[in-house]
Amino acid sequence: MIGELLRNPNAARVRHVERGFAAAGHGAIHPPHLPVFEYVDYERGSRITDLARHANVSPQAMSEVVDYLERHGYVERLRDPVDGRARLVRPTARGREIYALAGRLVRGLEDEWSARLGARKFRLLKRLLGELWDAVGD
Amino acid sequence: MIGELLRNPNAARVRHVERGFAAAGHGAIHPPHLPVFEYVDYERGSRITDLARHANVSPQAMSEVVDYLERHGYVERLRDPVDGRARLVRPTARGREIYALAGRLVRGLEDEWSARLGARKFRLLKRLLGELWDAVGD
DNA sequence: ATGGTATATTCAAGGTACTTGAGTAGATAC
DNA sequence: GTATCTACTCAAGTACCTTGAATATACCAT
Repeated sequence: MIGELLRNPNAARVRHVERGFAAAGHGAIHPPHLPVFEYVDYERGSRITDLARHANVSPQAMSEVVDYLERHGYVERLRDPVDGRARLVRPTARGREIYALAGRLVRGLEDEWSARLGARKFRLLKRLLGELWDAVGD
Repeated sequence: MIGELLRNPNAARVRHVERGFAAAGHGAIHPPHLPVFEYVDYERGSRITDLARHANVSPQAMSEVVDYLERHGYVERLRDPVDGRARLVRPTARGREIYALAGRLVRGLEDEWSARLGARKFRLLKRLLGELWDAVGD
């Protein structure tokens, strides 16, 4: 069944990233926080609402995530100069590390998998997964 | 990145199964309940402890899941004839439908994906995912 | 300009799916 | 037969989400 086949590697990836963060002294960063660092505008900052939409959660939930990241020194809240209702969420120096670290961790895992499966097969697997997603496109 | 590629189809599969259950009048069945129906012994019943180990949750959590399934008429609790401490959890007639329905739903989704991606490519994809898992084997 | 509506955020309460700790009943070992 | 181990349950707490309601600000039509 395709279920197991997709779920197991995905779970392994999540575990790998979580362990990598912990090892790098970022044990406070958990999966629900990552969409922030994937989408946020690192120069201007981004609105809670936009982050929430991208992460597929309610603005209330994202507001709480941002609270947490702010308490832990990963982001700061600024007033939006052009809209008094909005706050802009912008990563701090510490927050800027997260995106890069996540990238390094995932690339490291991909390299390991590629070595174990064979580079050619791994490239093919990624290509087929991409094609599947394009074809199914949910 | 392999992350998206694994996560998206997996999430689509989970949604598909959930919708299928709801459409068949089993809207009370959610993802955490499925491991019960995958592993339980349909004739003798299984112990909470064994179900918990298979599902990778604590016995307490599994106990609550079983409560829920019992309240909704999917399983019944029996005394274990050979161990007075244990209870055996056994699906009712209604519970027996769940395993079959889950299988039909996943096969239906696989057929759709296979049609969209092409049967040859889809078989190859499944084979590569299997090989990856054998090679990485977490 | 002002009144009505829409938007951005936060506060509050609640639900689900887990966790660990503690307690009880029954099984097992010496 | 006492001590220990096991199966389960009860209780309390946490993480991560939800919807509903309140507040401040923006926008828009008259």
